[in-house]
Amino acid sequence: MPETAARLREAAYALFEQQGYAATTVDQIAARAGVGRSTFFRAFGSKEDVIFPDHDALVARVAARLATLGSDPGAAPIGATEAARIVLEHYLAEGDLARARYRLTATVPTLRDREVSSTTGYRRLFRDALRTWTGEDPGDDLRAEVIAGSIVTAHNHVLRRWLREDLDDAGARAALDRALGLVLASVSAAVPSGAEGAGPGSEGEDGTTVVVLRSGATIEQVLPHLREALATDRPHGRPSPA
Amino acid sequence: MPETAARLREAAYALFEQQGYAATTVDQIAARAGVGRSTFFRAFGSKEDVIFPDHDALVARVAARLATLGSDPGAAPIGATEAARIVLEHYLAEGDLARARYRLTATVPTLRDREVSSTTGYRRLFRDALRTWTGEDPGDDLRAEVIAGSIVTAHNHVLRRWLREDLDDAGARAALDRALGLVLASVSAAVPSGAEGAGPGSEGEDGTTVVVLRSGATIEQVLPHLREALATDRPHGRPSPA
DNA sequence: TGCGGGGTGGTACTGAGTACCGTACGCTCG
DNA sequence: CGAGCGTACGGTACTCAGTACCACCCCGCA
Repeated sequence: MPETAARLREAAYALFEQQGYAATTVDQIAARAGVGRSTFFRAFGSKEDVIFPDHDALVARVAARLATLGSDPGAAPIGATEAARIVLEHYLAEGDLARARYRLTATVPTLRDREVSSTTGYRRLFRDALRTWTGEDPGDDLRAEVIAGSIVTAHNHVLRRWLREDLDDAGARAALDRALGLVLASVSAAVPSGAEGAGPGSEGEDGTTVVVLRSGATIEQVLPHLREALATDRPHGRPSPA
Repeated sequence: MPETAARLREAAYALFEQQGYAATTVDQIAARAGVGRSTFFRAFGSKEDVIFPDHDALVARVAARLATLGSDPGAAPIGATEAARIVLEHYLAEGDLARARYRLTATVPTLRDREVSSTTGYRRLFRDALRTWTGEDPGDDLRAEVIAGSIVTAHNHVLRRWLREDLDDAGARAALDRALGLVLASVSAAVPSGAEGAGPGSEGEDGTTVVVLRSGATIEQVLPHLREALATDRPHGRPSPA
């Protein structure tokens, strides 16, 4: 029962923080939880799984969310944002447990690798969703991959700041909005549009793309910022490649 | 000697392709190579390492290449491209061996995870290099992370196509140039730009973010599209390129 | 001839993960 | 009530990766 699993998890975390991950054996965890070794491997398939439990379920929820959005291209930014928020909210709900896990993964290379490779699932999910939204050729979907990767990167960036307690819950939510807004706007807008024909060599045309996120403001509110942005010949960043 | 390591590697690949990775024991590999089990673990630290041998050396070479470029922001795209090419050329030089490895990693989840997590090193490298180029705040370097991730994604995308023999050597080199050109042009230009102050979540739920990409146009050119975008109630996934 | 060091094989051990079996508890159906 | 039945549990025994340690052999060198 989940009762046993919870006891095992608590025992595991306690021992990990106390003796370190590698120095803790499954026998010790089981003993501390007052169950047999078999029970541990029944509840969690492996020693690592006691740290990353409901990961698959979370992936499934994200997949479900992305699936409900259908193939309306206009829904892409919203859908991606909401899907990413599902993941963030999951961690926020975990609270201290998530932060304890972070302390472990930050320390133990094995666990860090496991966590890193787990992000592949999300990348794939977003990539596939983006493909249906953009109707891109599955054989050469660099664009979908880049956007998907950027979404995951943006989410993880915000999540990591929350895990480090640089951000509180509200701050993390706001930061995710902001990060995804920036990332989606830039990356999704730029790659497909004008630049397609222009390889790295022929950078002659100086197109400008304007992307509006989460509209609700009037032109009057936006215009000053826009004017300022366009006025500076060279934006804060480094727009001129090569 | 590298002689022994080579024999071990050949034996390992042969057995893996024949019986599968999991079903092959280190004893079998050592026996087929005509050496003892100890020798195997001396040559390769683990069963996985026989498949991913000189990975660390490659990372070091990329790091060295990025380091030679100093902190000139204008060098960023060139440096990143050359660094990525180092990795691609390494695989091209491996030839069939790289493709044999790909067949394995594509099949065995454990190996796939290992390979995925190995890309973290490159991400970190490019991110740090980008930071010195852009002089960004190390505490909140979303932009550098996104660009670094996109570079790695672009490279891996091309590499995978080569591994699948969708591309020959020359085609892979050209595709890498093209992919990195697109990715760097779009992603590096966009994220930092103007209108930051109008970000969402900066209190109201209904914020609007305007992001200007690849500036060069005048307000007059942009305004009609902007007006149209703001007029529609629903946020725009589709950008309005000018 | 004596001596030191690197590559080697062998042995023994720990610990994760798997397979299997016997058993106790709780349930429903007769 | 008791007979079945499925499920969760504990225990045993095994495989195999990885580590530690030791004895050896070969090679150059004094």
